[in-house]
Amino acid sequence: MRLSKSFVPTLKEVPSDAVVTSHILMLRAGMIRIVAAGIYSFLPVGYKVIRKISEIIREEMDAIGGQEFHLPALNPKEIWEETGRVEAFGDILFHIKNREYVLAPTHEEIMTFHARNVLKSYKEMPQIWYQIQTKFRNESRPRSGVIRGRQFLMKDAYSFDISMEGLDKSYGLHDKAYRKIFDRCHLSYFVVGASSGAMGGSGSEEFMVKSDAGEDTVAHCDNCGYAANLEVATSNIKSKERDSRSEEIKKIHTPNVRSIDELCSFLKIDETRCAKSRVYIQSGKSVLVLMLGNEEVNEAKLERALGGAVRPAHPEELVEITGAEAGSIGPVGYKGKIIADLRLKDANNLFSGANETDYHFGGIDLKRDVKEIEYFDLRSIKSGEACPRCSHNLEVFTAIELGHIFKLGTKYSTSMGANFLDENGKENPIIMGSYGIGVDRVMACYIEQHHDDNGIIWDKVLAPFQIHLMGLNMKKQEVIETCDMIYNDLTTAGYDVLFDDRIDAQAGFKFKDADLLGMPIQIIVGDKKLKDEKVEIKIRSTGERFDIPVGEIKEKIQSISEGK
RNA sequence: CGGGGUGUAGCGCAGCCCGGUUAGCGCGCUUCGUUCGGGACGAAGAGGUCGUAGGUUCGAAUCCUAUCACCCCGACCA
Repeated sequence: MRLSKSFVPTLKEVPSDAVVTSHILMLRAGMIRIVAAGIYSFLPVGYKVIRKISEIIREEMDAIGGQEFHLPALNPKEIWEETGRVEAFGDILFHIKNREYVLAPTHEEIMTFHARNVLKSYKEMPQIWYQIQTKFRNESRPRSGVIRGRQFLMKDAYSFDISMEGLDKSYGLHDKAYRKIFDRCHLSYFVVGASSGAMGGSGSEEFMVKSDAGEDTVAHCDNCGYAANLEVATSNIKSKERDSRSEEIKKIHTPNVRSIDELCSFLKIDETRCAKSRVYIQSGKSVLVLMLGNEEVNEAKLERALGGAVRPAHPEELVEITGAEAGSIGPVGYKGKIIADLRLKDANNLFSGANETDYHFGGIDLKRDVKEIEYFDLRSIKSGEACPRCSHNLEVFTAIELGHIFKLGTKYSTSMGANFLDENGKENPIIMGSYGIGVDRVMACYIEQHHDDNGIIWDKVLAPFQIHLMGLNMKKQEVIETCDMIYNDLTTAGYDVLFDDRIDAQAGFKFKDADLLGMPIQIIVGDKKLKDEKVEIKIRSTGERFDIPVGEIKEKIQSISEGK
């Protein structure tokens, strides 16, 4: 492709709205442009990458027996009402104004719709159906460029089996295929066990990439590969040990002490001798949550422990419930449900609020002084704590979800009546799995992981072009002729070549654009080196450069390409 | 949805607080010339209803009100 005739609007300056590296580089390299919040156009060079990723996905999906569909994004609302997901999705679902249609945010319903009309016999299964298609979700806050958009490209796959064993097999095939896909895309990722959330079903795994632009927080162990969303992650941190002797409980005047830190410095004690109290409201009832020291409540864990949604109590409610203001609340004398983090199990000699503003108790013995108390894991683990499996240090960081695989079970087949007849002529619901990959996220994550100060560093697998050919002075006849020859030779040999044939762009300009665009191999043709019948080759990833005779370009390119 | 911020030329920004000729700067763009291996130089140009709508005022990019859009933090999130 000749750059002079192409639409590759590179930017020298960083667009003010972009914050995340991949977003900045995709804009600067002329691969995407924003149309509205969370809505992007892919420009020719960017779209080439999308196509390459899609092709890898297709190959690996086909390899596990997947069959590619192309389903409509425009869906009749009534199909979505069969599964109750119009309500479940709520505001996330886009509704069409002048028809009873919705824009599909995922395609379980449509795939199940087809399955129930066709898959009538156990003989017809298993099946794996997939598609690569645009999804629509009315995200309340799109961000990070293409990473969280209102419209995005997703590979979604669905498996149909007659037994749980069959589902396990289909699920396993996807797990393997996903690893191959992400490996081939040269992404470093890890796999996290996750709760299946609103998708329903029994098991699921998320494929995550470590990134500051991520929206999930995960704990990961380098040593054994343990990885878990912070909402479920545990560590083998020690509980507070019970002192052999319990002190007498005593009330202490603590004027203006509002936090654990203040309490510790006021009483000159370590925070591990304190129990922090937080009051939550669950469907109108208050629950006192006790944490060791200054640890924060992990609300996801709390909700699981209590089996329902919670919210923190408002300051006015605190006074009403406990008789004291925030900072002086504690378990002793508290009326209502009390739960505590496991680290506090049966602890004694604790300091905590006295439920009287400006007073705390010391010498609290949870076994002796608090009658009914239940213990749960309620804390968020922190970097540096020991892995629950192998005791090495865990690392906690944010990550981007690239893919997610679910064992759905019969949630959709049951609600939509997708049944088959088994060997005994008995009707059963089809057992389903659902598997997704964010295609544009793969691209963004690749860039997050492969760039330097000058721009993107494409590996040949995803590179929009294998070779970036530059003619440094396109007014000189010998440069033009050599470039044309190289361009034709390499193109004929099957290489995808981007040819910077711009006449008026100066050398520095072309170098900067080439590094920004980041093709794996650059061929630089300048009249100086051409006097010795030589051109320069630069490897983008290493910065390594060398001169070679014009006649040996094809062989050299071939050996470089094969070496990578 | 809560908090914060920003809308001035294709891009990046100044001007606004304290209202007053013809709204500026850098990059980019057009033409000519010189340059030509790491985002050149000179000259001459084109490009703006200052997000939109009201209001205050003799006079509004600037003050007031409303509204829209975009970004960040949070909440939410198959």
